[in-house]
Amino acid sequence: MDSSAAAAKRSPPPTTIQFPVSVNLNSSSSSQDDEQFHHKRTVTGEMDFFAAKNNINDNKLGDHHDDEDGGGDDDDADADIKLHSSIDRTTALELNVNTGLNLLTTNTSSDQSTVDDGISSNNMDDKRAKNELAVLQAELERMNAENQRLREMLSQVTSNYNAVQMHLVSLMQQQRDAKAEKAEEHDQIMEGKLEQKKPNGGVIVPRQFMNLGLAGSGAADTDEPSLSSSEGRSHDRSGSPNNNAEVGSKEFRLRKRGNSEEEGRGSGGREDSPDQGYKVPRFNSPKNVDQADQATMRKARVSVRARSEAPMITDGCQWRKYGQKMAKGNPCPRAYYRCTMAAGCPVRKQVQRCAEDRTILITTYEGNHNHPLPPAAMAMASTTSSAARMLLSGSMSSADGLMNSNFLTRTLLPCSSSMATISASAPFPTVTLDLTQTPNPLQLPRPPPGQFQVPFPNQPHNNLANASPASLLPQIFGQALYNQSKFSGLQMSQDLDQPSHHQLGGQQLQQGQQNSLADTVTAATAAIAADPNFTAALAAAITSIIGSSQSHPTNVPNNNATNLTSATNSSGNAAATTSNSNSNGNNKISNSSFAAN
DNA sequence: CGCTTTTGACCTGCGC
DNA sequence: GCGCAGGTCAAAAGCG
Repeated sequence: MDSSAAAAKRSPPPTTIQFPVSVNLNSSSSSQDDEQFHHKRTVTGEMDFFAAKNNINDNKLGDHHDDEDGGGDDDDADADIKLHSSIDRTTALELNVNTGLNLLTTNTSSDQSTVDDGISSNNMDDKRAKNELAVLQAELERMNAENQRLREMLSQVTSNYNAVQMHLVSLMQQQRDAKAEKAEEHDQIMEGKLEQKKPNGGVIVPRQFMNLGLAGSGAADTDEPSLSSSEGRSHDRSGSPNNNAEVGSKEFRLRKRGNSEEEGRGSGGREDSPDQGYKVPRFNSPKNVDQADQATMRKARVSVRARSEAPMITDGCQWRKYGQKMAKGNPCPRAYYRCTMAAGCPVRKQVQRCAEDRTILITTYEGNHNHPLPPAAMAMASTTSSAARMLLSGSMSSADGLMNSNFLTRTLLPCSSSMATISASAPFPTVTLDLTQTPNPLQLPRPPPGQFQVPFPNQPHNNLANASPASLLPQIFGQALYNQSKFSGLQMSQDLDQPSHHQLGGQQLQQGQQNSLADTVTAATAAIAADPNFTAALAAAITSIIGSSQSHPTNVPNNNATNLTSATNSSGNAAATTSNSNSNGNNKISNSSFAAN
């Protein structure tokens, strides 16, 4: 080695032509050399020699440097250290190294050189291999360190982003709140009811952003039926509580029946939440929410009020009626349905007509589907699931809950006469989506204690056209919620899948998601409100929704169209809430809708 | 014949 | 403890 190097120093350039030969001998593994030799025969030959082994000049230099040192440092570690520690030296030696190569080629001019190379090549290869290994290891370590650093930076940036986003959303919510309050104040003034709603002087609090977790407590729970008080609540304001068929209110007191359905013919609705599920008492305590989240999820209800002559709104699911009962305060019977799309699906719904306005159909959903759903059903299911989840999150007496509830309230803010009511009173909280265009503003006076009122966009009447819009708007709503939930799940790295049968665990709505949801819902509602042609508007709305969610290939528009047309088949017997024929027809309609999908 | 609805009875929780 | 009301069961009836 030393001799060859020395010889290399002595010999001048002319031998460059022969260099390739020596290269081939020394580095038999360098296949690239051949190609590159074709391109550059002289200088590149030198470069290629190392380039074939290592792309880093420093490394090459180091290798050579080691070789030139004459094996005084055979250790790989030493070589590695040299690579990094003696950069200056190597750079200084760079020219020498090159010359050495040239000299090497000079040696190769003779046959002896090949012998020398053959002898030293083994050592050199070993050393080089070791050096390269060490170099690669060092490089790997360096990369790892850098990767970790970047990761830390990313996490920091993410946290900062979240913080900023939360702040932004809170500000936006405050803004919307102020606007909503102004709007309602205006309404109240118009109605001459301002005196009722001015607790703190200038600031009107039309919606009582109650603490859902605590709201249920107290007399409000018992006397003030929680929800949909909109229905015939005119006298309510005069003092007398209740009496109407308040579907979402105390009539939904949960009956804990341990044996009720476990044994029940396959469909056993309560399997998912057996006894203890029923025993989940109230939502007063955040602890309860945490501990019995699953059970409470099942308790949370979503009530949809819609004008419809049909006995049932077509929500895309198959339902089987399992009972009918006369409810107190309502001449119209209440029908109980359970989902029959899968055995054991715990989802139930109750259908009842409003006592005051029998054109209003109140459908209350409870539970989450434990099976895949067709797109149309998915929409409603996601509505119930998401709304229920949101409600539960709101039921926590934490700021989070309030925030989420506020979010729900504000995301649907766009002026409207229809409302949604969130009620946490009673054993289980209920979200009521009022899709009726309240003919009488008196019906929606002020939310009873413990309720949110969420304005819904105006919606065309469809008294005779079944409840299609009634079932459609919730779909939009649910779609958006579904998206939100999905996002939430994504961000939280929790299970998300189908909201219909999974607890999304999205207790806390990410503010960013809230933003997106708000935008989505706003766009959807705006589209609907703007276009009298509901179908077209619906398509636009859903397009906007789908556009924001890549995972929902729903053909809701088609389905909606199907619902719109087919649902009209049912004999719209408003008085007889659940006649056999009616329900039958409805189920079939649902089925056909699925088939169409 | 199979499925669904009807409907009275039963169960359970809650309030008094 | 009793009554009330909500919720469910299951046999019977209806329907295609």
